[in-house]
Amino acid sequence: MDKGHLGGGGGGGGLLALDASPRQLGFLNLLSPAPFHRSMEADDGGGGGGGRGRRSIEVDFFSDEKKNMKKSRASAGAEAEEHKDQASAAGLAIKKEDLTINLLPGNNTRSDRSMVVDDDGASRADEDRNGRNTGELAAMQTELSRMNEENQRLRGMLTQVNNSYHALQMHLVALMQQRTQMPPVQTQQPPTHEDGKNESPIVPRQFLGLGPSGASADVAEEPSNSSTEVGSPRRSSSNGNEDPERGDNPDGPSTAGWLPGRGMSQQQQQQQLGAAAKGHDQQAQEATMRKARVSVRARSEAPIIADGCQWRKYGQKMAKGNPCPRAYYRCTMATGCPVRKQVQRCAEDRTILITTYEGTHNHPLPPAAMAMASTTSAAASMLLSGSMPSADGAGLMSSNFLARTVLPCSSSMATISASAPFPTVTLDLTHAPPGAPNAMPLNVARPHAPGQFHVPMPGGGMAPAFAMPPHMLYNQSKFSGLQMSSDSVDAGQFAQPRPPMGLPGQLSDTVSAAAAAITADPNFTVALAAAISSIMAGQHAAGNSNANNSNNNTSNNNVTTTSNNTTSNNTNSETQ
DNA sequence: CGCGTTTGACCTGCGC
DNA sequence: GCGCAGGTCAAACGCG
Repeated sequence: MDKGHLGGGGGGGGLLALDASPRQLGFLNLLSPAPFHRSMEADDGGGGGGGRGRRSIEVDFFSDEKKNMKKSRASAGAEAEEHKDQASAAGLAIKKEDLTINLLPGNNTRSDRSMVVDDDGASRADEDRNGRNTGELAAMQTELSRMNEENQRLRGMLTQVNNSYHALQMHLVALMQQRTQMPPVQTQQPPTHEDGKNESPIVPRQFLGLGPSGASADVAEEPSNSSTEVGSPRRSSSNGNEDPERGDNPDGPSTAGWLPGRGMSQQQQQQQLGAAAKGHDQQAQEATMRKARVSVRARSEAPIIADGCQWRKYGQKMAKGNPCPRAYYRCTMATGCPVRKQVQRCAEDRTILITTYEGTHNHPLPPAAMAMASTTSAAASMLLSGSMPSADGAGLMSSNFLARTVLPCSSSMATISASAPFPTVTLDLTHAPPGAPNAMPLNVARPHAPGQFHVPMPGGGMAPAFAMPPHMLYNQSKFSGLQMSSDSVDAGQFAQPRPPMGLPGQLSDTVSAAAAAITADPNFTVALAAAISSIMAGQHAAGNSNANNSNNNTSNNNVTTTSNNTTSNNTNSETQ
């Protein structure tokens, strides 16, 4: 299961390998998983990988028929020919209408059965054969009619699903257009590319492609690097860099994508010249979109959170106002992976480790890394899908919902900060699970601070949204804009208590919560994205989240000695 | 010897 | 234009 999601279908699909699908609307890529899309193509007669497999079965089906006809040809005579013609015609009809029919087990079994019957009857008299063939013919005709009927039914289902998909897409487009017309900080205007390929809002795609996808990563990597690759700001204003070398070159995407200053800056200066003509508005939009981040706050004794990925430290810097240095890590699981993360301890509480993720993994992720990757990708996609700038609480709810569903064992608080220079989603995992003795209510204070939001939650109640704690404000002090947070635990949004990590009921809880959220959220597309992400993550990260949250939970027991924690934690990195 | 970390220097963006 | 801060590079260093 995990392998399938990770490796992905067809050598790349995978959990979040949805970027390869329609460019029309990146956010919808999440809504249209690759298998679904692929099946639709196959049903439409497309020659995808899935369609080929089906076709081979179909060939076997008809070859058996022909074999069958050959064996009974001696005595069957005209009836056999008629049978063959009808079978062929019916087969063609099936082939034209829906190849899926030929995949039904009954087809092969029936054809095999008919063949076996003929083998048994090879020594019988011709009359027997004729009669048998006649009976077979009638049976096959009825079977074919039944198959046609079923085919029609399946086609109807497919049409319905397709219509639903398009309706959803149109709805989402309308929502996106509404958001683009709104004044908020971020819009979903697709970045204009030099070659005119500007039909897709790339930002969501970038994070939707965060998943462990191989082939899709190649597809997703190009746009993500071209315009919305999160990275240093100087890099981002460039876009439309469709250099071929970026494609498969391991260092191409990442190096070019992450190369700051020097060589890359020249490239981008040239590209900026072209981009400058696009107007300042677009640049401003890109500036806000290009650098979406997902910050995870967690209590951890370890220098970094064990998120399953392999990181290499490439820098360390003393951040202003924080005695703890900020470490810069780069994903080394694959050459060219553009994902980076910053690790810094909270100045207020050094037991809290703030890990900020940037970028999209362009390689399959191990199961242990799926939870965090799904979390960050979903959060980022949600952030960039338009929920972030809205103050209607939808984004807040969704993020909170996301945080609860993706990492349900860690009662979390999702904070969205939308203002410049880049949007950031903060998933606060510092909350201990209910009942944890050493739960640090860092974010519980001021339950009725001004500016709080009451968000309708799936549980039916109203979840009070708490104001940003001071330390959180500090860590996002640069984000002066919309900052929302909500405590999901104390509000008791969900009727049933949050199960411990990795419980089997987690998925069902997630699904039910997702359904509730979708129905409750006016911006249901966001909730749908969160639901899908949560389900995906929950299926193969049920045990992974244990590892991811082990740090958090274990660290909850060691909250008291901050100084000791600091010394132990910084032995590795805090040398300045 | 290879890999990862450290760390000083460099580049860029931004505010004044 | 200047200074500051963030981010990154790359040589030096350490470790297995």
